[in-house]
Amino acid sequence: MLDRKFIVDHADQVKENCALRGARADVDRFVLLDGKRREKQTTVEELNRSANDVAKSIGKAKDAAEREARKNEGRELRDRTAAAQSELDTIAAEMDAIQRAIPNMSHPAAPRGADDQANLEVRRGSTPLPKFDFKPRDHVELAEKLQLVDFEAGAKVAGHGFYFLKNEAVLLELALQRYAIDLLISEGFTPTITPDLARNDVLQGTGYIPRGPETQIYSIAESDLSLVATAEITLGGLLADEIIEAERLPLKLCGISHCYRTEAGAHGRATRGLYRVHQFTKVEMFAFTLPSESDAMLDYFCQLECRLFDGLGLAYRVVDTATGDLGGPAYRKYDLEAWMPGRGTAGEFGEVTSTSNCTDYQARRLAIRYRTKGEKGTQFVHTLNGTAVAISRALIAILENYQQADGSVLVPKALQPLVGKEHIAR
RNA sequence: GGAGAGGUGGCUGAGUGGUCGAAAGCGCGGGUUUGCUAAACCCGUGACCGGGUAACUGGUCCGCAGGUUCGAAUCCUGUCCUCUCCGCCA
Repeated sequence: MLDRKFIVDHADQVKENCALRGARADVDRFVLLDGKRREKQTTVEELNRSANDVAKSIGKAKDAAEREARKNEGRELRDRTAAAQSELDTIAAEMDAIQRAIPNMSHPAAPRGADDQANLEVRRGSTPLPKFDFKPRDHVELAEKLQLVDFEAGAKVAGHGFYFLKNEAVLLELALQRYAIDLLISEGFTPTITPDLARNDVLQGTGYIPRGPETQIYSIAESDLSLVATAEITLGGLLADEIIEAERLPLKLCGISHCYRTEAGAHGRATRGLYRVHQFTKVEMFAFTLPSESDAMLDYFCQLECRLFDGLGLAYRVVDTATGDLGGPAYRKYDLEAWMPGRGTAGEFGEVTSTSNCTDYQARRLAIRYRTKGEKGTQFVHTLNGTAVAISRALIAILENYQQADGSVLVPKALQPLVGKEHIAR
């Protein structure tokens, strides 16, 4: 979330930004309430001061009668303080609700626009778009023919949107994980396998909303746990409530987790096959940085994603995400969209990775700060996240781009040693 | 799941109703000594919210939420977490 003082001092900018992002948040009401809050807080503080004075005076009272009189005074002050405090709490609760609904500010260079139509292509990968001398199949057809994915079994066991990976698809999943992790380790990331569940306050801290009609999150009944939608949640929560020495920054971590998404409200939107599923595996990058370093870290994350997909020999484009499509926490976001020859009528780009600079928006909620030697006080770190590989979507791109006329599929060179074969045929 | 113990500042850890925002040590900042470094010694050093140009000053915070009390780190209740032992188990 944004800093309270920042919102009040820059109300016009914040309102403009909300409009730019299509967020509904009553900023004017927030500013009004903040005035009331300060007034009420002063009242509470003065009452507390009097109560403290009375309490201290009791030890010095010269006789029982005076002691009793002062106690009565103390009792009365306690009641008045409690009443004032409860009014203050009400105001604070309403402010908190508004504050949560206000999205992060937007990078001045981020394209302006209401939705993904306004996303701006900024780069292409090194692999050219593939040419086929036959009509390319889509990944569903390929996967079923090659017995790589069993959608029917997934639906029987867990419902629509679930699937079994089988045979070489399993090897491809493991290979993709290893491929990504190897690069990230060589780049100095600390590899982790994170919990697949997290507490709801960690979800909220990272900007995910665990409950509600439109929620993307599965929650566990009779607990305050949810299934994570990405390891971004657990990696962000890793350092919640901690103060980090500035010289240890930046911290680069990567995490493998399963990702669970309800996809509520997504019916009919490109739901075929592996594109939009309730569960998949992902290797996620995460960084905690100094504020001055986060822009550069975002570019670095984007470069790593490009290296991974260039290395797989997949064509893609990079888009700079428009303000209306940034979501809540991101200040700036780049998506990699891989070419998917079987998508749409003649192939389309489909999102395969996404990397965001969340500046201090998550860190403030999660209370992740840093301290600089020789300086007083602490400041919030910046957090960044980026997909290294989302397995299900990478599989789509591999199957569709590496397909052969006979319906078999070649294994990308970089994965051959990890998969143990060059060609998937049945 | 059962039984115990515990959660205190950046860290370790003392503190069982007022004199406690909290001993001590470490760390950190400054200084003295010093060929450099190290060591030793001295002084200082929590966070957050608010008022003030500033010196300074009010309030809150001892896992979290309630309760008792004029007054709670300290007593009571609930809750979360950690550790030890037992049970169960991949």
